[in-house]
Amino acid sequence: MNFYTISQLSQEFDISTRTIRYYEERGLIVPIRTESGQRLYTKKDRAVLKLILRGKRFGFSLEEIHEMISLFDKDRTGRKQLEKTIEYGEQKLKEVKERIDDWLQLKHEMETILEDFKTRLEELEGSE
Amino acid sequence: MNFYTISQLSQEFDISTRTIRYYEERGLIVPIRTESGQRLYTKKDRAVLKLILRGKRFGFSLEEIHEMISLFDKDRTGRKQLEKTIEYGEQKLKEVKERIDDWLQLKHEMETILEDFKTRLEELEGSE
DNA sequence: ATTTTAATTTACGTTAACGTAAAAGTCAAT
DNA sequence: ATTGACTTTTACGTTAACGTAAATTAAAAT
Repeated sequence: MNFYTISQLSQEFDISTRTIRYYEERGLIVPIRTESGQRLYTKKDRAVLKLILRGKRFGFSLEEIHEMISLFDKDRTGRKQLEKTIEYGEQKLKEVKERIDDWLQLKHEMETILEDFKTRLEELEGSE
Repeated sequence: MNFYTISQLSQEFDISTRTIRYYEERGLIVPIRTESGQRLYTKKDRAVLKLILRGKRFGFSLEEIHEMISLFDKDRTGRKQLEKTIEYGEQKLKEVKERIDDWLQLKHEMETILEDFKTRLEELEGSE
């Protein structure tokens, strides 16, 4: 297995090292350490980082992201655990669907307004 | 024409009066004042407030919302103004479409994962 | 007329998500 | 071995979007 240093990840994802350490502060990533204390990140850590950044783009808070990650990261071997995860996932999925509907409606309204404006512009240009 | 007081709006939209005054501080709403200095909000102010809250739900910052509102609020009587507004609107529409695609992909991934989990759960229950 | 409720301004406090800087140790290259 | 780049911890600073509280004034209700 090979590792990434903090600056390698920081460059790859175009974020500061402070940001990466901050995610660790909040318990989202936990890299291993060399004897001297330097952080080393595994492929999995890198994947988690990717997830965090993606979650951020969707507007989720670090706390929400943490919740999701830790839930999907726990061992879901037990039936109870699996059921809980599915329940949580379905709740989140519902929220996502609602979000999509909201966005679709917004899109529709914007299109309507734009059409209206374009019509007006044409009228203006026709009367010149 | 009839007006709303700040607490009427605050109750209707379930936000604090501080919040409404803050939006004014940032230049988003500008109510008229009585002689004694009390704020009075028109129907239009109320509509703007609605827009702000909606924008917030979509994750826009107050600054972005301000930008949009003031653009659509300007007199678009001139052809140049109208063209500018349309251009801006089309840019925003493009961004919204991208956002929707992102959300749709997220939804798809969540559904896939959930299906996977459900399959596992069935297997678990079948082997009892 | 007086109590109660609502409004105003001013100003300091709070939280999330980092930025920035200092001091000190460590690794890589010459 | 020394320079320079990198890393660490500690800690204070910053911005947005309000919350909270105090002091004062005005409006509404009794």
